[in-house]
Amino acid sequence: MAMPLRARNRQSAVHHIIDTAMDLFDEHGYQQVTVDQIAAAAGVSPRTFYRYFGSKEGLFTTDPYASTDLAEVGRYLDVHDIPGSFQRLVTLIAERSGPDAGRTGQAWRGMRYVLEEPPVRAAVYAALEEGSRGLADLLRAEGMTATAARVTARAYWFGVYFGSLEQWHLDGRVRPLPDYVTEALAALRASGATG
Amino acid sequence: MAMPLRARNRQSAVHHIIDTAMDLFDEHGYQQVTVDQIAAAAGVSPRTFYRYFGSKEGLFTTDPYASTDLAEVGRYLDVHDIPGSFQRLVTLIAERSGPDAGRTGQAWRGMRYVLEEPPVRAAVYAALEEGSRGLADLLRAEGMTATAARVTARAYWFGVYFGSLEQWHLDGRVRPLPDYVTEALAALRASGATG
DNA sequence: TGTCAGTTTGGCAGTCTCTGCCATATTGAC
DNA sequence: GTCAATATGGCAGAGACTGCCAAACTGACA
Repeated sequence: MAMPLRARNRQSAVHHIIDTAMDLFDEHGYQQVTVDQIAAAAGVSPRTFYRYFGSKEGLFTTDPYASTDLAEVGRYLDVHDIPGSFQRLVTLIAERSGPDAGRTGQAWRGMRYVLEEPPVRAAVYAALEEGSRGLADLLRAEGMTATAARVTARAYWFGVYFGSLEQWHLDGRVRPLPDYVTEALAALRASGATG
Repeated sequence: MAMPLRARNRQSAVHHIIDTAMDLFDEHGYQQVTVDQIAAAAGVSPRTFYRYFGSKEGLFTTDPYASTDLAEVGRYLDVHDIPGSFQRLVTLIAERSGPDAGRTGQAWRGMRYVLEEPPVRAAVYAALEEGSRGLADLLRAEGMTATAARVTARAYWFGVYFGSLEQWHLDGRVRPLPDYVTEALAALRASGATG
């Protein structure tokens, strides 16, 4: 409620367009639906659509509810316990996506297309890279070398974080999400133990 | 030389187009150069360009010399020593890119645009995901769970492998590439030791 | 050498994504 | 109620990409 009126209106418009687009995608398929159709169905001009989302794939990377912003990561990050940090972070996300999830739950509608449509996938990966780079900056600020920070950030952000979300989704979202992170962290630790 | 004539001609055409495109990119910038211009400069029709590369970004993901194919990974993979496997794999790549590198050395010309141009970056990430998925399949075939395989593959492929290449390139390619992998693996091991 | 099937290439028309520009409408403050 | 800031819409156009068909080319075989 601290958000000014303008921003709130914009946000509700964004959500409405996303929902409309997902409806169309579910019915006709991602590639078959044009931006013009989405805009028309949502009652805005195509020009406005592009102002909001930048691109068709922007539908999957723009929603602030669907992605975790970096400030939040910073709050949960302990450089000396990275696995624990990710466990806490994902647990938080899981709570938000619980049974009482409002719009947050809807955000997962798009995951199907992230998995199935290469252009969407590419866009989401580019967005993930943003997060990974931010995390790497945090790690470097704590004394890690450039190489260590880059590699660690990407391994945990792409591997542990996104990998867990993905597998959780593929399994139908029935098992608790934190379990996947636990398993992911164990696998990562086991893989490195031998070398 | 085992390659049939047709395939060899095609490959030399591909290399010629890539070289021509990189020249144009270096001179005018990636976004400023159109596919039509590349095709014209290389002496082929735009239609043929698209048949070869599929897209403008395909210039960076098509060259077989620039990417490591999965069969090769399979040969070097030991599930019980994943860090060692990657160390060996990257050492091989480094040897290929040595001072005597012919076309292979040229392949690195594109890395600049992979780092700087978001569309190129997205395309390369999508291609990396292919490799990661293939690696995950290999790991699952050796008894890993789906989650462990997915997470491990992505952490090493995106993090250790690509992260090392990237940092090596950013540092001017003066230090030996395998050193970066060693450092990356150590960082990964250290990060997980505490959890 | 000449023929012929299979493959590769080029040209064309058209769709879709995305952007710059300017006019119009809406908003929120005073 | 007026005004400046901001959001929206419409338009024109560039560039990426595809389907389609005709022309050129390749390599084998008679």
